[in-house]
Amino acid sequence: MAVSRTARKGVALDATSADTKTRILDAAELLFMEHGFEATSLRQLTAAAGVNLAAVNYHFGSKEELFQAVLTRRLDPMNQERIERLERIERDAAGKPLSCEKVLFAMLIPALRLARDERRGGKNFLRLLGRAYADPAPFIRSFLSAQYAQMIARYKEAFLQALPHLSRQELTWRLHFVMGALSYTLAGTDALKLFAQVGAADNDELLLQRLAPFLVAGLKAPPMGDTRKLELVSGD
Amino acid sequence: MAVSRTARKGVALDATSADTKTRILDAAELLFMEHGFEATSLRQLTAAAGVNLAAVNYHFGSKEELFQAVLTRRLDPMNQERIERLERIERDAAGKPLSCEKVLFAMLIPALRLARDERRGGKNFLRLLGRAYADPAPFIRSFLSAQYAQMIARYKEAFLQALPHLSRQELTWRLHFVMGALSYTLAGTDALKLFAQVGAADNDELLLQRLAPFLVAGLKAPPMGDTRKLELVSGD
DNA sequence: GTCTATACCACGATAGAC
DNA sequence: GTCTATCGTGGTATAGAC
Repeated sequence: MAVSRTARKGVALDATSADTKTRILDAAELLFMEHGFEATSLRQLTAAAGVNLAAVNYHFGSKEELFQAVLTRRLDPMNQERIERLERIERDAAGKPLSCEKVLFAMLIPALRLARDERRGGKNFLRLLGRAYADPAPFIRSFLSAQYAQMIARYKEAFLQALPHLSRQELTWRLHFVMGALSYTLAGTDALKLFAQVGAADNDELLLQRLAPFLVAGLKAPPMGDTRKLELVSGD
Repeated sequence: MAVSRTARKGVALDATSADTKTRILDAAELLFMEHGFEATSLRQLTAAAGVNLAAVNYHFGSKEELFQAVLTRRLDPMNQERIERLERIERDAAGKPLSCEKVLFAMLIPALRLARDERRGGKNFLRLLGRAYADPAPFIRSFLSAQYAQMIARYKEAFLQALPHLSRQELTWRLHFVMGALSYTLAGTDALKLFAQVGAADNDELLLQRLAPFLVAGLKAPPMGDTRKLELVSGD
């Protein structure tokens, strides 16, 4: 909470002379991204940051709390931007029904902007985030759900307005699918190679051009009539 | 590879009297699902299985190879069924163009069938699988990509035929999104609570009814024209 | 307050006795 | 095939230096 660095005003700090907390955060972001949370040891992490082993426990309390600090540093501003963009299109609409595309883009663009900003962790951070979504550790899941609760609630109302043919429950599922496709893609790089041959996702605009038509069409699709019967058991 | 159990023919084996390898596999499937790979210790795993600590290393070589064995036990039959279903609809089509829905269902149904079969691990296993997809550990990623390479290649050809408006590259991306939404959903339970309030995914047919319209519409959507310009940088 | 050195217990893995 | 003893390394807690 409190600023812990001794005041050295006016001095430009590079990566190795930054204060201890920031050095730890930067090293942790990189290593957690490369090897995952469990597989990154505090010993290699503190060595990479050039600080003492005990510094993590002193400044953050535990390895888990360090992980949460790594996430909030980037996530809070990103979700803030998402909410601001949503508020702007709601204001511009001035009571008229919202466009599904615009709402979706307001949600996707801050994530892509974060991905292109190397000063804010760039792709590394988003891959870390995509992995965190699927992590089984309960402390990560509950932390993320708390971080996202407000933002998701706002967007759900907006989508509900833009997609009046969907019930609240149906929309909840679809937003779930959207988040799945998004986080799986952002965690990317290796996952992409599952399907071979595609060049690296070097251009984020290109990624958005691929993702948007898929998601918009999926969101707009009419729900399946409950009259249709599925044949799950036809195998034998 | 070789069968390592001493021959005790004709004896019905329950969960606690099954042979050591099976006891370890069952306990591992449950614990890896609940806590993830790294967070599950061999000590608690062997205690739950009622075997000695060193038995895992003796029978499987390492914790990593045990994990792979847990996955193949369920995955090989599931992907086999996927391929058989695809071959059947190809045969039934008799040269006529394939339906996108049918190809997609041939891919989804074996996964759902696995989820309802408690004798094959039920939901537990699919949640484990969904998590494995997003795991950063390289040995898991390379293992899964090898397991899936054949099956995915077959389905890509089928979808390419069912969706002639998509280029090969565009389709690769969309299958990537499909797998993202699917694995994220199957990993579910906790992730669902991100969006609150939805009842447990107790009915898999219901899940398929929600998922299918979303995915089919996304797959069928026309690609975004390259004439449209995206405004990624309109924030400031 | 900030940082360091160090001790502690649990972990995965393995060698060798049985 | 199974077990015990042991090794190197992991996260964490703390006492004391600056």
